[in-house]
Amino acid sequence: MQKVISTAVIKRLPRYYRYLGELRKKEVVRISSKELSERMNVTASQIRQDLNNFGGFGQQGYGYNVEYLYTEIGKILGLDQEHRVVIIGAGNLGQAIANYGDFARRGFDIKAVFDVKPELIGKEIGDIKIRAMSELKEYVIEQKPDIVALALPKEHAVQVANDVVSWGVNAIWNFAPVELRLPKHVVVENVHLTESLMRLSYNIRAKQNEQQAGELAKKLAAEVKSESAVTKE
Amino acid sequence: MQKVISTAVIKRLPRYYRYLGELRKKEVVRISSKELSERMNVTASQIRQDLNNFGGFGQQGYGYNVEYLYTEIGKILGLDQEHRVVIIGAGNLGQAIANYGDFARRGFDIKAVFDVKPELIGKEIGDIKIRAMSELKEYVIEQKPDIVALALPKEHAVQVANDVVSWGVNAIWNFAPVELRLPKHVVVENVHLTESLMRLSYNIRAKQNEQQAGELAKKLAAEVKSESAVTKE
DNA sequence: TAGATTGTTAATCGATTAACAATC
DNA sequence: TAGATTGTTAATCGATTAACAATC
Repeated sequence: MQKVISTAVIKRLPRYYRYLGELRKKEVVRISSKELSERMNVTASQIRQDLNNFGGFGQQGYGYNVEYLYTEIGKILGLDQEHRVVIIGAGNLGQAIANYGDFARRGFDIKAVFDVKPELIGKEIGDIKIRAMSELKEYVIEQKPDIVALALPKEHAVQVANDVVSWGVNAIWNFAPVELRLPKHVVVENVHLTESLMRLSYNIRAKQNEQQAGELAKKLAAEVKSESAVTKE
Repeated sequence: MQKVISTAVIKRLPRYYRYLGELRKKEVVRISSKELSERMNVTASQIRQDLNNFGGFGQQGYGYNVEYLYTEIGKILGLDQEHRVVIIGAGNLGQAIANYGDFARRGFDIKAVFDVKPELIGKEIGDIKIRAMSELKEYVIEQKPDIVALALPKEHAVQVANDVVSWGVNAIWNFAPVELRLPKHVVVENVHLTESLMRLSYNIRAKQNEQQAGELAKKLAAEVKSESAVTKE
């Protein structure tokens, strides 16, 4: 029925959504693929191709209605449905996620936070009380959260992931630096901060090398020049 | 001089590094591209192609020495050089980054954390005292940090990014949901949590649709079957 | 109607996979 | 030496870009 959309396209959708959200806030009513492409630093062709995976949202000679396109992409991203989120791990990262207002605005409702540490249990994050891990099973089976965010040490992430999936959870937002091997009906999205930092590190070095190469080239050019000057003498 | 490596390859490097680190911990001495490909769920061909962008690390008939390959990829990723990191924003996210031990192990040293909020200034995170934003300029110019992590509201991220770059910073790890437009000598790595969550949301819906389609197909098949049964009567 | 801009097909480019000769 | 497995070239696949007819 619905064709499979490539991950390359899906990765770009939230970015389109963000830009359209900004335009909308500025009360821009319409935008052409060309204008948007210039702002976003992509090709207009790509924007049109991407959007046409989901249907024709534009109008020839006019472009795209910002409000409409924003809403439609929101629907494609599933932001029109509410997502009840449970966070496992109430360390800094878990708390950061729990407190991040942007999520709530987009329909991601943090419903509960769990931790093993006795000193954290009962503490409040915003208006959410931290619960004991021992209560997790009952909670998950009864409340059927849509998403479980794993913000706990990698030593425990695998086990907890397997557990919550066996209790009926179908979507995992994983912050632990491990690969989760889960049944294929389960959706996993990873946030691997260490990998991100390593890519940054790679690019720092690459840029350094690039600059050194540039300087070397300059130097060589200068030498060749002076040599040819010598030759001419 | 050195050829440009595609971002697709660079994205995979940290994952290779992680797997090799695990093998190393298990005291596995050698591994073939085939074995590694099975563990990692990629093709052996891709592994060999990826590694050969940087040189021949293996040996025909033998495979790769785990320890050696691990070290070499580490070097490629720039993990053999120390990175001094400054975090801007001492909210939950900033604190989570500051406390994340994995980074320190990989040579990313959190040297300082800054915030504007008076109630946070002077507070300690681990053994790092939170400093006032007013001291940032002097600190950056004197200490020349290698990386600045932006863990502050998007309203301020753009300004702070421009500032620190003008003070000599060349690498930004950006957690704010904005696009930073910086001079091309500056390396930027983004962690857009909202986008990650939206992709998860997209995939949740896609999977739902898939399952519905599956059920529909079954139903139709059943109908066709019963109809043909009727026809046969 | 003329001008603008989409939706979509075709061409190009790049990344992945397959194949195999080189070699340990 | 025979077997294994790399490094690398060639073939395939998929994603991006270009082009343009359709149409608002």
